[in-house]
Amino acid sequence: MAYRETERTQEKMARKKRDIIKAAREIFAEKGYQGTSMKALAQKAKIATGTVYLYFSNKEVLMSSIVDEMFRELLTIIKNEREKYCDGFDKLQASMDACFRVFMKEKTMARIFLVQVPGVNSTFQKKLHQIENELVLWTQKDLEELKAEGRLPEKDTLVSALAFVGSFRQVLFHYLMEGEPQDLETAYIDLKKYNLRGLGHGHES
Amino acid sequence: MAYRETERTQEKMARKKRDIIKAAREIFAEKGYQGTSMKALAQKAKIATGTVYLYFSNKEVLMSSIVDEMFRELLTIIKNEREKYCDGFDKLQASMDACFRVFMKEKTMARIFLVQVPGVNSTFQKKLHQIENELVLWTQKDLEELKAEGRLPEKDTLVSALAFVGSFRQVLFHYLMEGEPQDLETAYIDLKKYNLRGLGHGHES
Amino acid sequence: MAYRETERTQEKMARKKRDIIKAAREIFAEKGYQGTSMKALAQKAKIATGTVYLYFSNKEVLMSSIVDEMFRELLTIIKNEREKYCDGFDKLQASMDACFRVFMKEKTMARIFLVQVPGVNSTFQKKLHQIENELVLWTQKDLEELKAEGRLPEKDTLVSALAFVGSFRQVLFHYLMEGEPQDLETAYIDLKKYNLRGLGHGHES
Amino acid sequence: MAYRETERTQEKMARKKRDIIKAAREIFAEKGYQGTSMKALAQKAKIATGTVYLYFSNKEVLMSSIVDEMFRELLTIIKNEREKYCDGFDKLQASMDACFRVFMKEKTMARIFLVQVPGVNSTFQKKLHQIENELVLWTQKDLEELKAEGRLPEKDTLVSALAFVGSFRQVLFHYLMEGEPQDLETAYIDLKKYNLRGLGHGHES
DNA sequence: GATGAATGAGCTTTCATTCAT
DNA sequence: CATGAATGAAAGCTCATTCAT
Repeated sequence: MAYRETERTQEKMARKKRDIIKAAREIFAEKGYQGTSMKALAQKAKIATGTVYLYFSNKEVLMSSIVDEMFRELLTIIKNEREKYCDGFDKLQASMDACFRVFMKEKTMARIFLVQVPGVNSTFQKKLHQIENELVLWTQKDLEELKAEGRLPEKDTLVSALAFVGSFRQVLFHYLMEGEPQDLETAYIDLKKYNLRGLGHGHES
Repeated sequence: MAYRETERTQEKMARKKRDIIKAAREIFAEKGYQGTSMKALAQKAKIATGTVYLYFSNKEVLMSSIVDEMFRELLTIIKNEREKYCDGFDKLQASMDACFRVFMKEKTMARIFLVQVPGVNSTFQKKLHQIENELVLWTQKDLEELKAEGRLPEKDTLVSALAFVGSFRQVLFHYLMEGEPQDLETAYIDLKKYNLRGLGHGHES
Repeated sequence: MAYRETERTQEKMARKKRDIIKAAREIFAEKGYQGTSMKALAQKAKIATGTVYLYFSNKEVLMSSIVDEMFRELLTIIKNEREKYCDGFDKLQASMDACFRVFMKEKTMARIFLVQVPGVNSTFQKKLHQIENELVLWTQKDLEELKAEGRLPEKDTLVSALAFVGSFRQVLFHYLMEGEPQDLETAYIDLKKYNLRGLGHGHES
Repeated sequence: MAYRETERTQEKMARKKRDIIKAAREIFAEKGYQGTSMKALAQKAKIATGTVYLYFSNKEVLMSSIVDEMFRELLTIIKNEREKYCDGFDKLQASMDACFRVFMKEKTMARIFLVQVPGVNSTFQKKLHQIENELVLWTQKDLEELKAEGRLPEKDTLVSALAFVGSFRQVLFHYLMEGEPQDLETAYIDLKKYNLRGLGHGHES
């Protein structure tokens, strides 16, 4: 009985935590981290100010939770997608496809990642950079594999990986800010072509 | 006489403004916008707190001035470099070269552009975006020209331009955060090759 | 039947009240009144936060109950001891002996009385003072008796009584704070001698 | 010129600091440390809340300054008085006289020392205890001297010193709380007699 | 009765901005 | 013109108290 109670309680608590994170994501995406007061955040979540502190010990921890959660979400999806492929170029494309789809589906996440959090606080700065780095590293690993197979002309895989990720980042960011390019799907295909050519993939076949 | 006086006064005022902006650039690059109090800023500029307000009506205006100034600096240099060339690819390269050199020479500017300001405040957000956009637009214009000459296979020049700028941005940002790639000059050359290939330039010759 | 029920209920309630007071005494003695949150207090008593409020309408009332209880305990013990003696000096000594023993046995009480509560809140301030006053008054009454018997040279019994009580208070307080004098039993005997001499008792025999 | 300016400025600042301390002393004496909000304190000093923080980095530092200041005041006066005498008993009396007069003249100080600060915060608790200890130590030193001269029967000078100081403390405290004994001067004389007898001084002559 | 999550008033502290000197 | 002390709104956070379960 007591066990059930605890189980239900924990479930409830987890749900509340998610509710708060959801509200926080939205308002942070809209107003930014510094631009959001804990009072406003609580109002968005339709709870009292103090209640937030029952679930997150302070504002920074809340934000960190959000970033960590997004990190996990993103990497899990990408990992799952990658596992479906063996070929280096396919894995590379799968990663980008997954990443793209996640950001398109959850614009809130994209806004926080690309627009709101950078520059606010060195803690988050580093965290975000770490996430971006993770993507770069995966890309670089794929490129190294391809290079080992003699399928890439380029020597410095770091530069290529950064260029690869950076170009996607820029298109996404531009889209979030301007709503352009309108047909993101087509743009995305062009972008892939651009990068594959950049990597020297065109010469392969 | 009165005229001369005003002229001299304005000149003096402009000089003081520049002094403040210089100090502000440095301290903002180091501590960030939110992390810098007006008092600390004034101390850095070796003036009294209130004096800042004689030249800039508030903190935001000061920051805007900095961004605007950097904007002008950057675009002037790029423009000058571009004028030396006629060929589309040359102009494109000249732009990037100039841009790269400016950021390398003035890391303060780079830090403010890429690291400190984003995400802090929607006003600056927009301003920065506008600058990035300017670079993208010029790039796009160059690409359009090249396309008109039949030297580019790609249709959507916006995507290419974004990819182009984004890849540079990413390498620079990574360098600022991690100090990698250590040999930025070589990396830059590789990066240019990557993008030229991406644009389909390799097929031309 | 109903009567029995109520009786049992009241008994139960009284027991619970005592449990809470016991926990509160300990934690207040350790962390102080202001330093103890109702949540921490409830945890110490192994009940829910809200439950405390079923027995005490608020924090202040709880603290008052503690002080009152300590008051009753102390005075009851002293009264019992005093009844064993007839002679004024004997009664005086009996009072002090009892008081001393109670504080030594229940350091918690001593800490609350002498260290934690004073200065926190004027309500308790007054209550504590009232308790101290009670001791002073009894002492004074004894002294008055002795004076009436011509066994005391001093006229102002209030001053003597205050000096008497104050000297004990100081030794106890010092002991609680510093652990000195180490041999409290001997110190106590010296202290009694000091005060008896102070009262002019030495001249009697 | 600049020197003068700084001198005047420092003087002004010192004056303001004193003003704030004065207001703080009064309101702390009245409402206690915890019972006083920084806002209320600022209002009492007729300045804005933030202004307090120009002079004291936080509430605790302000309170510490007050306690330290009172400490210095008290000890300076006592020291000066003691220097006028050579004989142990005279020095002892001089100390007490001085202490008594200070507290009588500055009831605010007495209230903070004896009534408001104890129990509030272990930092102040310790500081106050240290002050009381200082008095006890001086007393003890005097007693040791007298003992060495064979003028004191008692062996444990710590107990005597504590009794001595404690009896004065109690009378003062009672007076502050109750306004009794009304004729404090006479009471004080009786108190001295009580303690001199307690020390065994009566037997000397 | 018992619970403990929820509340929100109130705290200390910061800092952009003002203005008397 | 320049100063920097003064301002006070607003922030993050705590915790005594309440109340739906």
